[in-house]
Amino acid sequence: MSGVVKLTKTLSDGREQIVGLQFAPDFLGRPFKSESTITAQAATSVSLCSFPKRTVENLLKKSPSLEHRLLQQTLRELDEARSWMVTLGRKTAMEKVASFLLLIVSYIDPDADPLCQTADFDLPLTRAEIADFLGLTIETVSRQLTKLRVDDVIQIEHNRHITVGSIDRLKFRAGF
Amino acid sequence: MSGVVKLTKTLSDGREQIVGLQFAPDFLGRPFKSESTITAQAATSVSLCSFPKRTVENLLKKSPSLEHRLLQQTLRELDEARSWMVTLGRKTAMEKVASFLLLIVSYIDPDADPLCQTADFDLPLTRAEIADFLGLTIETVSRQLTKLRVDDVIQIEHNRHITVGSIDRLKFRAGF
DNA sequence: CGCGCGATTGAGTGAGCTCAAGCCTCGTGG
DNA sequence: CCACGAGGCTTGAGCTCACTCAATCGCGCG
Repeated sequence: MSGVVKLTKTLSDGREQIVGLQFAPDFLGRPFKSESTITAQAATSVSLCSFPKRTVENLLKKSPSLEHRLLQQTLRELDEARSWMVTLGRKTAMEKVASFLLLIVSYIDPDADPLCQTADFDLPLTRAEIADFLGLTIETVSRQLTKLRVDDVIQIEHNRHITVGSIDRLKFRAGF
Repeated sequence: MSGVVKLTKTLSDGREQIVGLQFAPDFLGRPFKSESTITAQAATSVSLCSFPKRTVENLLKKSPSLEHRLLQQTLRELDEARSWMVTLGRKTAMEKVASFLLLIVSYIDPDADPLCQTADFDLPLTRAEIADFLGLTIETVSRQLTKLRVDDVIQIEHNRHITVGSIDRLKFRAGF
């Protein structure tokens, strides 16, 4: 109902990768499967509404329209995951960080005027979490954010608050 | 109905990433959306059964059980995409290549005895395509395959045919 | 005040990239 | 039957971007 949840996967030696971010009001969970290798963790304070898995599955069986909505969300998550695979596999550190900021902007302001050139928001993740999201180290994330700041593409206050002066300049850094 | 299809996304400067492989008999396409930034290409000879988008969407509207099957496949694809994100973001070149071989084994022999320690198959992709799948260069893929061969984990014949002596040794290289 | 946590910054290293040369196989045409 | 060329692959040498390791900073809290 509110807050941000991160979905992670971990290798046996501790390397971690964030494989999804869920913003309210998404459905969270994996129906039709008894277990999953994915871990869900609150990234911010989260409030949610929880149902027994059995109940959800029965409800889905009885209501095709509910199942339809779940399908729509799952397709959207698949689109997002695949976009992110390009970022993970083919972009440089700078492009990854810029892409991440743009992603957050699009979540925070889902229906902002696409012509609006500025944005202002709090990062929902720590540097370490951003690194796990981008497949980078914390130091590299920090260096790239600093570079964006000294190049005057963004401003940073209190580590977490970001002000983007020109969305287009940020997009340029994200490598499209 | 048969063959392998690769789903790719491309950046404006030509960098390419394979974001999914589809083996028969999967459903291919993106319902409920007029366009997508994903390209589908045949990786092998492919035979398929095609319907107008409108027809499919009407069919889905009328048949909840068909929609349910589509939801199941979409959830499976999402699981696969997220597993792959860990590989792209957190694994070394050696681990990526070994993971790729294991992935192909699991597709080729969907229900092989999990205790069976050997496998024998043709790669459905060229080195260049494997590189685009793994977020590597063609040279790095080639070097890692050579290393697996020299270390006697696999044998390679005619570039495309792979024989795995010990699945467990390959799994060890894949980094779990 | 001291401590812990998160973040930044610097120096040095190395895994994977780039560029370049060469090999193998197969199909085509002389 | 062989010469040739093209495409796919391998191998080598050198370089670079991101990683590792380490020191330091700043802030909030007990």
